[in-house]
Amino acid sequence: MASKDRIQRQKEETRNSILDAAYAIVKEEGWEGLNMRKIADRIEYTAPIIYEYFANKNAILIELTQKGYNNLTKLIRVARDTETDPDLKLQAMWTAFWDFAFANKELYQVMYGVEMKCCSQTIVPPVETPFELFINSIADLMADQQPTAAELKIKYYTFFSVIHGLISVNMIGNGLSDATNEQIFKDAVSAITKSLYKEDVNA
Amino acid sequence: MASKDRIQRQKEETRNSILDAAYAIVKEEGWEGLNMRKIADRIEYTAPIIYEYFANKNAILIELTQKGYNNLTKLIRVARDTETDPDLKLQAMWTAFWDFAFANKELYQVMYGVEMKCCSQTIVPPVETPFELFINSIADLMADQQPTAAELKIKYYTFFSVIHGLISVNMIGNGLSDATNEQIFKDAVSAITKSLYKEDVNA
DNA sequence: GAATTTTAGTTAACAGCGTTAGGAAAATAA
DNA sequence: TTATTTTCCTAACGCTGTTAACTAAAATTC
Repeated sequence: MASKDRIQRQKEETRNSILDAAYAIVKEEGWEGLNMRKIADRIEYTAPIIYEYFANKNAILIELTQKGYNNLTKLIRVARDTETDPDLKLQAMWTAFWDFAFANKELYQVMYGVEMKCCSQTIVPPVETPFELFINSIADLMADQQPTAAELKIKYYTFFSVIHGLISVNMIGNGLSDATNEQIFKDAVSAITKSLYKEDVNA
Repeated sequence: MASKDRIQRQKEETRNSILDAAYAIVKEEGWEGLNMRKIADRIEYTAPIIYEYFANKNAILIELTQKGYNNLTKLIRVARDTETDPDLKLQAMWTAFWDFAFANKELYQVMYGVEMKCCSQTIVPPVETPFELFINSIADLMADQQPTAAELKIKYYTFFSVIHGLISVNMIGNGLSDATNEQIFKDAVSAITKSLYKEDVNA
């Protein structure tokens, strides 16, 4: 029966509409406003049918973050390919990361927040491709120094921590203007990037 | 009746025991394991009486974080007073901050997490004394440059972001050894501190 | 085409949450 | 002793996530 295909497609559609509805609610009312009955309302079903598509509420969150990782990875990849100079490349990549965080605030919070310790299981990034992309670019930039894998990881981790810290504090609000925050971010990225291939004069 | 005093003291005691019980549960089971009935169980009462001491669950969280801020402030102040050199002073202060975060992981998460956006109202630090302490120390270190209040705020904010970022990522786990993470932290603090009073050679 | 099975979707319910209302028992006051 | 206040509990409400039981329609089989 070829109708199997159509049914399969329909199922896929419903699945997606659940995810869309969930994220729409989160965007409108924040994570605490999200519940199964509200999702059901939006897709014009009742709550129990959601469980035919997802094991539980948390599974929806996980899939949402997976999509988030995929989108983010794409954006970073694009940013990488718009520049040729390794330094500018890395800066563009982090800028893409930064932009994503604020364009998808709620998603970023679940993806990278310390937060999830308190209201749902820790969600482990399924595909660590942003990680790989950054690691590769950092390796390029440090080619002269022949860094080991461990050294690269440390560099990435430090880099990430700084950016993540800036984003976190920015989201909570620090009383500084948007322009100032942008400037701080750019300065930080530029400074760390340079530190990767220039010798440390303070060492 | 002088028994008024005793009763007052008893009330205070019960109040404290509620806070203690709450934090004990959080330490044992995490934030998601905390609920009113469990607190009541520990203090050997039933849930409704908690509402004679706190308006609601969130009020308990807020008071817990306030205590957290007070403790943290004390620790930072002590750290500051153990060093005389302004550079070392600032480094000791951030180290105290760092140590507090890991000694009181759960508390730190509510105090500074991006997190709380998703499971309870944002908790605004009531007393920003850590902020003031740091601002003052930074001002000392930058005395030569006569920084404006806005500049100081930017420095503090950048500083805090980096440390908070390192802590956050550390709590989630980054696959590096504790010793490595410690080293990264120390390097970062030392580097930023130096950047406050040494001219930027890369500028 | 009729009988049967499978599927899709519903309603009702459970257990656990924060929180509130109302009442029983105990302590205090008269 | 009686009246009043205080202390504390039980019961319940409305909200969660989730499951069970059922119905009606659709698909399949004979």
